[in-house]
Amino acid sequence: MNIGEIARRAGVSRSTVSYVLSGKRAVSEGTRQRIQAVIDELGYRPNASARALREGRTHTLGLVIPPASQRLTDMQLGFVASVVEAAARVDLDVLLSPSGGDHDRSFERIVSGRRVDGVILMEIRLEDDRVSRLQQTGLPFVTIGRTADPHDTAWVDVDYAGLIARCVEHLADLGHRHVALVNRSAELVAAGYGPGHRALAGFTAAVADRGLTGVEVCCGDDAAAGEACVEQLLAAHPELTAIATVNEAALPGMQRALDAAGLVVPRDFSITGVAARHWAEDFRPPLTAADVPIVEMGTEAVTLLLESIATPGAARRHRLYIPPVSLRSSTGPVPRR
Amino acid sequence: MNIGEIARRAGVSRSTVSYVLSGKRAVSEGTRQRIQAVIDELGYRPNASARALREGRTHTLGLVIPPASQRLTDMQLGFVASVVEAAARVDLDVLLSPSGGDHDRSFERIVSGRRVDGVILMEIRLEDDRVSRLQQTGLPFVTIGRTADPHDTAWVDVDYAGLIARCVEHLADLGHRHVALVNRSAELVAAGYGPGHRALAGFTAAVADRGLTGVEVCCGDDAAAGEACVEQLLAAHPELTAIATVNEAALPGMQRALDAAGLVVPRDFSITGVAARHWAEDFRPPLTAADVPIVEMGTEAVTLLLESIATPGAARRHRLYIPPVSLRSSTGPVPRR
DNA sequence: TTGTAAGCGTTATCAT
DNA sequence: ATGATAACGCTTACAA
Repeated sequence: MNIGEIARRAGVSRSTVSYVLSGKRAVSEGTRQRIQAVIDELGYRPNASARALREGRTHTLGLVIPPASQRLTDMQLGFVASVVEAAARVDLDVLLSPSGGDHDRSFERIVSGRRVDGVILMEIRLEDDRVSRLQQTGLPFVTIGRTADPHDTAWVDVDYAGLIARCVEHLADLGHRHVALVNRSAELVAAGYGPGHRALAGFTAAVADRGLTGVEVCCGDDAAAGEACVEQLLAAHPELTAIATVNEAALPGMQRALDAAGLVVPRDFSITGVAARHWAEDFRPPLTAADVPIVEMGTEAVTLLLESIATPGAARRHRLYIPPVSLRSSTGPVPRR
Repeated sequence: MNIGEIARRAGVSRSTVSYVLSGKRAVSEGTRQRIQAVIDELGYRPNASARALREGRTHTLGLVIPPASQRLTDMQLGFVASVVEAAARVDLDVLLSPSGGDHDRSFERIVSGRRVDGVILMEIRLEDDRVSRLQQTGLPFVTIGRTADPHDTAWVDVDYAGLIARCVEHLADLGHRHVALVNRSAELVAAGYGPGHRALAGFTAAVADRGLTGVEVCCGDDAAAGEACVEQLLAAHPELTAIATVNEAALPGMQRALDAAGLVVPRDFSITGVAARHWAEDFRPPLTAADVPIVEMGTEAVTLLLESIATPGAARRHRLYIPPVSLRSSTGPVPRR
């Protein structure tokens, strides 16, 4: 079933059918209806490959996700869902590529096979090969997260440094003097994963600024790691009265470790950080936290990508999200011991 | 950059370049190397649309996911990740389509625009419009989950009925007489979502078989719903001593409600069900449960789809997973009250 | 061993 | 208001 067949059945030329489809040229109402009837009857839709070849546009976006070998986090999956949704709203399809480095076959297929009109990159490192590769090819792209030097590049990101600093300040205001940062996994931080580094930087700066003592630990992205991590933390630093964290997936475990230690939140211990809203709300008591606006970020990434595609020459925009720290019930005045 | 340009620079014809790329015709070592050098130098890769148009194959699979309006569950996301991974392993790309009904634009683009070689469908209902639509178009497809009558259709599924029955039997063997089934959300069940119906059927049959009293409740797919649900269940049915569930996302909340009621698992109350392994292992104490083999299922779905694509005429295969109920620590003898 | 050319299904330019 | 046709980049049957 192709456009020629439709034309034949409607007794017109292929171009007329094409123009009925696109509306780019006036077609008399009579023939228009006749053609449309044939199209509807046969359920005809133009061949996407032929159209892409001819137009030089695939109407498809590439979304590069971390290889699933390590289970994707809720936040990453939230980005995927919101990007796909936002793309669907403007009739764009999304092609997934699970790629870590830049020698990945899947990644190369996407960037150099003209399979997509642009790419959204997740899980960005401070130095990221994929970003350089994309810059070199000239394919429009947007990153969720940003490199160390995101000069003239389109991105959306959360201000982890500023937000963690704000959390520490909040704790300091409540009288806490000994606080810990529970960071993301050691591997991620070692690989130069931005949020891990920026959270640490913000933590260190705020702790120094307020004259607190701070300890930072890395922690795997799951409940079991969170439990072990807080357990060790409490044992090694009994003076600790508060934690700030960017590791939402570890929260349930952290909660268990606090419970096990007989610590009641927020009476005996405060905890706060940066997390997706549902993680914060699922915490008991609900977590005082800056809520990462996952859906907005995914949506904005698509918007920025469409801009980059539409205006190849123009300067690239970006958006740094600084969501407010929502006061819930997990932080309180430092306990008197 | 196209194949003609490579041919020009290497001083050969386009077909020779094509044959070097595909290896479908012998090319003398000298010219082969010369051509390969040019290809490497320019980082050339064939245009995917042109190739798809010519070959009639896109080397792309479609993956239909539920619209993200309701947050995707961990299990759904696990399927996405494993399908993408399995496809990447055989150099296939995956196009995502967030579609509920069959009038979805994204779904129609995928199935009738020749954008993919085959489709994997998730979140199957007992009567599913998308399945009929796909059958009608003749596009190869595999479902994760199955319809009421999955005749000559390729699918992978978990035997929810059998597994829940087995859970109930396990509870009966431990002396429990009053058990509850915590099902998926009422909307899902009302929409004819297979696992919900089959879990209920298995539960009802096993309860009757063992002469127990059973109560079934629907529950939203999140912790808050699980908490509320168990709270109400305990209030309305104080005689209950055990729960079987297929709602993994509600588990953390169910745990909280049990804690709040002062019930110690498994001493005072038993709980078991069907869940992904990490949910079972994150439960305290670890949940006795049949672990849904998410990765295997996603991988097998891709395998079956490739078969369907390769042998259009052949009978369709399917695979029903019946994972063993892993004995962990959340079930015990019925308490004496 | 290599080259020539047709054709995949579209869209858009140029005619009429 | 509509039709004929070239071109998009590739693969492959056919020639040489």
